[in-house]
Amino acid sequence: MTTRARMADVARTAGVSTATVSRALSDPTRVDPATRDRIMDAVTSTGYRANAAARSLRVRRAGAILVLAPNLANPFFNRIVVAVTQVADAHGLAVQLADSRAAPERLATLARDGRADGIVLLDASLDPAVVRGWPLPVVQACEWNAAYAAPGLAIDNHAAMGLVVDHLGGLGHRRILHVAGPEGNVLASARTEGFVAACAARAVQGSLEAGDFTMESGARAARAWAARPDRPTAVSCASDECAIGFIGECWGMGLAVPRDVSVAGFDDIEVSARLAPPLTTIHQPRARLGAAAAERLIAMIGGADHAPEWDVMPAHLVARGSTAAPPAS
Amino acid sequence: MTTRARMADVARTAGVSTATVSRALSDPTRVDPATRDRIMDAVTSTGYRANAAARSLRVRRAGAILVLAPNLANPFFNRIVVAVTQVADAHGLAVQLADSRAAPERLATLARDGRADGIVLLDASLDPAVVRGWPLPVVQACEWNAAYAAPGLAIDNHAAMGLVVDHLGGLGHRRILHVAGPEGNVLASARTEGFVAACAARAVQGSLEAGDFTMESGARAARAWAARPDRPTAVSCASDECAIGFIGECWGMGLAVPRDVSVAGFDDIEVSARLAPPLTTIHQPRARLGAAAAERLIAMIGGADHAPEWDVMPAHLVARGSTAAPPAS
DNA sequence: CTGAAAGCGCTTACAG
DNA sequence: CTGAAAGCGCTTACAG
Repeated sequence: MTTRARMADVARTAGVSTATVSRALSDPTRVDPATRDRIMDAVTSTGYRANAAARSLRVRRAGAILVLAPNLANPFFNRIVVAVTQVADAHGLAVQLADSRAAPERLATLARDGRADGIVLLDASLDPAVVRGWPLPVVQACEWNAAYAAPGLAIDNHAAMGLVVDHLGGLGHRRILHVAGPEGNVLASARTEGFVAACAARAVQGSLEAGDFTMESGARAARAWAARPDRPTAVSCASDECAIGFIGECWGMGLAVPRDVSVAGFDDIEVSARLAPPLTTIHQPRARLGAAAAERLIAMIGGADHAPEWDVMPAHLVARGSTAAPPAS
Repeated sequence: MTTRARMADVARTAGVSTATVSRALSDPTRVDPATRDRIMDAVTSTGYRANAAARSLRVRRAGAILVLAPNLANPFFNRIVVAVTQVADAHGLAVQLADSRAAPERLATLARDGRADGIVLLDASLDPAVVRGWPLPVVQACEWNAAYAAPGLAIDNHAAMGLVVDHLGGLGHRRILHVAGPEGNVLASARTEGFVAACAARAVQGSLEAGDFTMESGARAARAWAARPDRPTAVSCASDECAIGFIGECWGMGLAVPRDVSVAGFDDIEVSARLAPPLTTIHQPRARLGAAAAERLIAMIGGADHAPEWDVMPAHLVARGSTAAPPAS
């Protein structure tokens, strides 16, 4: 616990004013080379770093971005947060992390206490009036809520479900179950609607089971599915975690994937490619989405316009071992 | 992008000085009830939140803690970060997140720019001189480096390997492979040493394969294992991710777990209980470790002593379907 | 119970 | 190229 050097200490050591130290640090070309060298030596010998609070009070900028996500324990958000952190780091910005499901009071503080210059928002279920009231630029990623009036990026979730139904239908499945995401979630809705539309267009018999993206909900869905007299031969889960829960529960019931049932996920989280069998799923380029969202946000903080356009990237299905032709029956 | 209200705005609206507003906000009992009500009304109508930079410049406290972790993409760190966030939130502190493998220059800034009042450090492979030089309290979690002279918490990694070897030996395995963690990592060393010691004590034939906790290294180890003429009948992986990679690669080679080989992991990440088969592993109470580390750090920030004691919690094995008796051969 | 004033550690016009 | 001075928005002794 050494005590921290202030700019005044550096100035005294180098025999200059704090103004000159400040200039030497922010734009070295504006000070005499000899002076600059003395200052840099003083910085090194004192271990000086500018106090972020003083600096941001003065320049009215936090030098940080806030990542707001629901359920940070969800591995899906991992890579996104990592990507945001890397981009922020490259721009010399700090990253603050908070739970989007915090109390309204807390959210108001997060948006207004000046700790962050912008927000990467990974939750589309907040009150739009609240989000619009934030005095900071906001970029959404993965989940989109038009009422936020904020730009964002995501893959085409609706179209993705067409790929899933095509894939399963192509393998010969005529009865497909979709285990949905939580009600009120825009991603979940887009996927459910995409599924229903795709089934209708392809004359596949689709059915729905409630879920909420979690492994637990996948396990529950598996029990409900197994109890049906007319078991669908293939299952599309709204998330990889849900699919993992479904497959795990099948294993517990003595059923094997894809021998007894084909299962597809959504997200392509890290572990999916390594499962036994590997999981067929829709790839979400999470690192790319996170990095792009961070870049966009930083541009907005720098003055770029806030037009609430939405960048939709094409979806992409990764076929793996968890899906195969239906049992002969 | 509404413009933010300052304390002076609230004071003017309520017809008092900023000093009184400040008092009403920090300790409502110190101002007259009628005055207080006027102030609170003004706060509500203006949407005022104290500027964190100004406040922390004045009180010389950031009101935030920094979580420093290597490889944030690793699901192992997830729950820990969530727990830290929850505890911090309960104490009104913000959470800053950064990668412990950042450049030395960046680490120096993180520790000295005054953005954080303390650090939860999840990486034991940093230069001890660097860590000791930080002007902030530090608490370690999971990984411990005595040279940091900072307190911390973890489970007994050495003893845990005794439980693994006991479990596998009890099932009848006499040849066991340990896929180690990365060289130089204290956790990896403790586990490897624990494994070797346990094998010696129990007359089990132990062997080692290099790894680095990742799924990819587990897959590599599986190929090396499969190529051996004297395949061990059971495998202990230094992390769950490694075990998942091992099992996935076995599946690719047409081998089944636990029919052809028993596999145990280490960590008990969320997904492990849902795998098919579920993974036998050592449970790490990550949420508890993270919360306890945060509580400890906050106490230290508040003035509690920094004695570098290490809290070691007993390890606990969770037996699941990925381990069974060896093949009859 | 309340206010005037100082000061936390920076940056930035403004002079020179 | 450099310095003196003001001010960012708070909190906290110090008076009253």
